[in-house]
Amino acid sequence: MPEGHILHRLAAEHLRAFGGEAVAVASPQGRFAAGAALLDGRVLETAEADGKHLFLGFGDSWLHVHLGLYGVFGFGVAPAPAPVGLVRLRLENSAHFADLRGPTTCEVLTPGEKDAVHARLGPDPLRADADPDRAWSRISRSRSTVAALLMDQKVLAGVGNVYRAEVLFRHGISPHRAGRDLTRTEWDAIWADLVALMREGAAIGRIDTVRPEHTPEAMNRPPRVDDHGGEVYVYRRAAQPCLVCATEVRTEPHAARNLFWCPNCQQH
DNA sequence: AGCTCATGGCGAG
DNA sequence: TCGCCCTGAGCTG
Repeated sequence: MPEGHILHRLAAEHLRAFGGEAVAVASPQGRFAAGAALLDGRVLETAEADGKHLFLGFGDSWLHVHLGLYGVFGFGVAPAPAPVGLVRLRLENSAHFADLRGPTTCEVLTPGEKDAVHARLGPDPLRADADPDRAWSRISRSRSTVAALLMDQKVLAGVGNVYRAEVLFRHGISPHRAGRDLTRTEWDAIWADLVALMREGAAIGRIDTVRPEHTPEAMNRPPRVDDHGGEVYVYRRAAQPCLVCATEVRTEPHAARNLFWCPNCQQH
């Protein structure tokens, strides 16, 4: 269930659980056996995220994890139980363990290889070193839709389908608008909003985008219940009434992902 | 038990 | 643009 905010949380969580000491690294499933052997017993010194990529630093070796659509980390208190199911990676020390299942990527990188991953990513709203002008220079020259651009990790790192849908709704922008038709003022507002929304998401571990005046309490409506997040305006709310204008939320496949928007609040 | 779908991304064509 | 990879949850029957 990973957009960028989750990866930044995971970096902090790994540092809390394993930082500064030797970690037992294993691959109960076997698919990461060679990589695990390289890292086993070494000290976890740093952990960081860039977009949806997680990097754990063991000296000059970096463990690089990308969860993809299905990957998940599970943390627990030692002693770790016998692995259940397909555990690609297990980290363990005297106090904690973490199991990784189903990642798209789990590999050991050199510092140069790690730099190459950073180099192909756009700015991440959750990183202090992010330069939003890099994203703007691509968006403002592109004929692609703003919806496609926001999901393109080379343009912007860490934004996924939920933040994309929600930030466009909050700014009243049609997902079908071309990037080059966005104004600088609109982009600045979108970036600032992503920084704020994703920081909050990283802090609380879920995606809440609904403003106070539209919360269930404020509108006397039942809270949204599902498995992936908090209160949102349009994401996965197809055919339900818009929380602001009551128009039916629309959905449509767009570049292999489902797009959600309010045709009234996001006309242009 | 089997099907469908999912907050992602890659490579082939 | 499509097929494919990875796994689990929530339907249907």
